[in-house]
Amino acid sequence: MDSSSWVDTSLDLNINPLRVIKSDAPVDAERFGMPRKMKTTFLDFQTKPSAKEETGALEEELNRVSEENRKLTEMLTVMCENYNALRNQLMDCMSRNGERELLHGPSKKRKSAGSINNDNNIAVNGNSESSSTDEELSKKPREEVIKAKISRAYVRTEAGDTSLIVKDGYQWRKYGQKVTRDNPSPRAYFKCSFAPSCPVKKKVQRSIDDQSVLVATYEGEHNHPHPSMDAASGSSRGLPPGSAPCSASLVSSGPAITLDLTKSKSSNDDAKRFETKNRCT
DNA sequence: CGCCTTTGACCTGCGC
DNA sequence: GCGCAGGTCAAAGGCG
Repeated sequence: MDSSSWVDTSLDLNINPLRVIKSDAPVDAERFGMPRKMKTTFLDFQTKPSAKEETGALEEELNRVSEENRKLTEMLTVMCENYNALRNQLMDCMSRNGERELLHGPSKKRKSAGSINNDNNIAVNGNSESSSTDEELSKKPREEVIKAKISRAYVRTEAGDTSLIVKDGYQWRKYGQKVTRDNPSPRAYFKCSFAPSCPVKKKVQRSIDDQSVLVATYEGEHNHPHPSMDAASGSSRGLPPGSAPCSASLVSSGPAITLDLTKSKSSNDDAKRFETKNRCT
């Protein structure tokens, strides 16, 4: 399945961090190959008498970037909605086709959470009914909430980064760490600490194939708004709107969506500033 | 002082 | 029933 045929990911944005300088410097083509020239250009930029014009240009640039950021957020929201709608349709079809199989299900016991993950996350986004029988639910009422939603996120980290921290905007509290048999790198266990009653748990472990990739497994659904949304409405605990893992791909039952936001320098700086203030994993 | 991480002990499910 | 492995608890210590 070619996911690119589903969603057009070409944003065609006018991203140019050096635009302000460019507007005042006609030597743009030379600048990248000639650092000295760039320096003089920068000095010229600093010593220009029309500071008001520069301030105005900067404000204009800031507004433009903010507008692009807003458009990106809207596009991402629409993409997520479309993706969820398609996935729900797929799950609907699968549940219809699998109903007979489920009724005459050959498995007496579930394999464990691991088998669910290996099935590429059958229980996703509220479609948990298909992953557990009534018999199991009656036997294990404790697990009903935890298994309501299981999803994975793959996050690429720096080569030397050994921490098991996945920045997803939520606030997590680590409550355990284990070395598992199938993977030499330890697995960290997190609980959502943004809301005391939030049942969501997260397991983070380095990929056995690629040590620079963190695999975050989310279990359950947040019963509170995203901290970034909350931050937008005045809270100081979450990340600012638009902040996200630098490079993350979300995988549930569908195609992987990779977000690479490392290009946006200015927004990243802002995010960094907030991250140092608000320790969000 | 409160929140977080660390880490060993304990609990629980599963296979044999 | 036993052993193993994964998951959770909770005390201790660190940090801002």
